[in-house]
Amino acid sequence: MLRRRRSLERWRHPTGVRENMGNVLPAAPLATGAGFAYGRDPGWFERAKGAVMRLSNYFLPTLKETPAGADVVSHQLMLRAGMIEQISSGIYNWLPLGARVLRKIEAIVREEQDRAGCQEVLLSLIQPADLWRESGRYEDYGREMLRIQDRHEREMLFGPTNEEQITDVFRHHVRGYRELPKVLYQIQWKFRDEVRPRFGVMRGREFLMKDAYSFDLDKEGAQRTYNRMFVAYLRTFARMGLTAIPMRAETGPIGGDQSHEFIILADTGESVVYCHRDWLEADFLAEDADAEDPAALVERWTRTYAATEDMHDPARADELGDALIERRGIEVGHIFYFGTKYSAPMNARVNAPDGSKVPVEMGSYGIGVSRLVGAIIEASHDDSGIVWPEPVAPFHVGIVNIKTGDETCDSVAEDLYRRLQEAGVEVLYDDRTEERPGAKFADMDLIGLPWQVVVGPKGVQNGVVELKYRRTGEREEMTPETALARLCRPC
RNA sequence: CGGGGCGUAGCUCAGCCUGGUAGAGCGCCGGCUUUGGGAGCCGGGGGCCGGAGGUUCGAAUCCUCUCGCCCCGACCA
Repeated sequence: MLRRRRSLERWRHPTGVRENMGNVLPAAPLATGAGFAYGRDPGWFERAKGAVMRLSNYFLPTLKETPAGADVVSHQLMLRAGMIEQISSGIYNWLPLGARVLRKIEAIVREEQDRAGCQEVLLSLIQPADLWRESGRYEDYGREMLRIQDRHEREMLFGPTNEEQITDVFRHHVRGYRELPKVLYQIQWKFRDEVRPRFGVMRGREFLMKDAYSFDLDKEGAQRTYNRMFVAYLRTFARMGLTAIPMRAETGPIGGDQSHEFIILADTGESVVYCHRDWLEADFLAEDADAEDPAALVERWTRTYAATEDMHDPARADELGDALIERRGIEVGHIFYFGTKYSAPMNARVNAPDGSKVPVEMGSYGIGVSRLVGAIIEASHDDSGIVWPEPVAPFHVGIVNIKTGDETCDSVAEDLYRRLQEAGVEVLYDDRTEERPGAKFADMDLIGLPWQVVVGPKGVQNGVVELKYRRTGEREEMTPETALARLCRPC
């Protein structure tokens, strides 16, 4: 009781967080905790929101020069755009712009998992070694696994994956087949002590991953679940503006019978893949994933040839003739059906309808969330910088005030900024006074927001601003009202 | 883990071969002038030259060890 009280006192220490926040946000009338602030000064939150998304205030440390040690373009651009900062080989801090993109991707993944009937959990980062001894993987996994000891010298590990843990959860709580099927997922940081981290966040040691685990009574049920997840993956990547091609894949150390990798074609990809030219035009979003039988969808989408190097079948590929393409690919998702590989040794069994106890049929389904940030940039950039697909862009629109301090420019830009925010459009306003137009344009192109509104002295004299579409570079002059209407319409 | 490369100012780098006590550009701070694609001039601050040991009158520079980072290969969401 006493001890707890003392630790609370620490949080209220008078020289604590408050002074630091004053640099960034309007002074909050902080009394005994942030929760009380709103009651005393209801306008605080709105003012804070209005202040933060201005570049004069926003924490965006962009770089003009390419930092040494970043070889792939996505890594270079992420560093230059102030999204991340490297801390150690394969370990990064995520700065505000990067964190926003990560959250956008996470949100899409979460929505599609929920839509597919999965339930979100959050498993502990640290796992006891004993759990892994049960499945036999503690010895097998090798030095990629970060092994640690607690103060009692108990062996622990920092989770590289969570099959054992989820199987443990399942066996604690599920007894009968009536509770099946179930798919549990989490979006959690993982650590794998890679021999050689590289490609920035695409192959880090610490990475954010969505991992789902399915539990079914029998093989037929497990196959249905696998198909449902397969379709959910097509939709998930399509929503991010990506064409992720499902390819037959090896099961690797996770083991099992069936597996597909979802691959994005990119010159900087880590592995060689082979597929039919038709995949380049594939449109997964067109599918009505909820209506159609998943088995039929999977059948249709796996009919066209696509294979990783390991699974490549030259004989079958030869039949494609000119339609065969060989490219490099980035793996952004991987799904496995592995049956009873973990449930049998770990004794995760359910009562079947006939009264017998059977080990549950399992599968696992990964999406590399942090890797996707890099992968999307690999797939979508130009010489000036990143070109974000709209669904994952950190902001929808950037306002460039070319002549801050000019009365008309300021009022037009401020008005646009306020009204876009009121309309719920995510907007970043470059209101910096110390930067010249060239630097502002360069920064805005670099961070790759889909739309730019350029407010300059020449334009506002004639009552117009310039709307620029980042992807094509097209610009068009129009009144602020027209620009507003364009930017607020649903995309 | 094998092979190769690099650690010098906040960032990008020169200086190292041929030892003589540290430089440039950009950024940062102050001032003036500027304002439609990373401005100009003037002034200023900033570096135990990754770390330890050794050779030498003297080491960023030569030698040994060590730590870190990057690239190629084998492995991985």
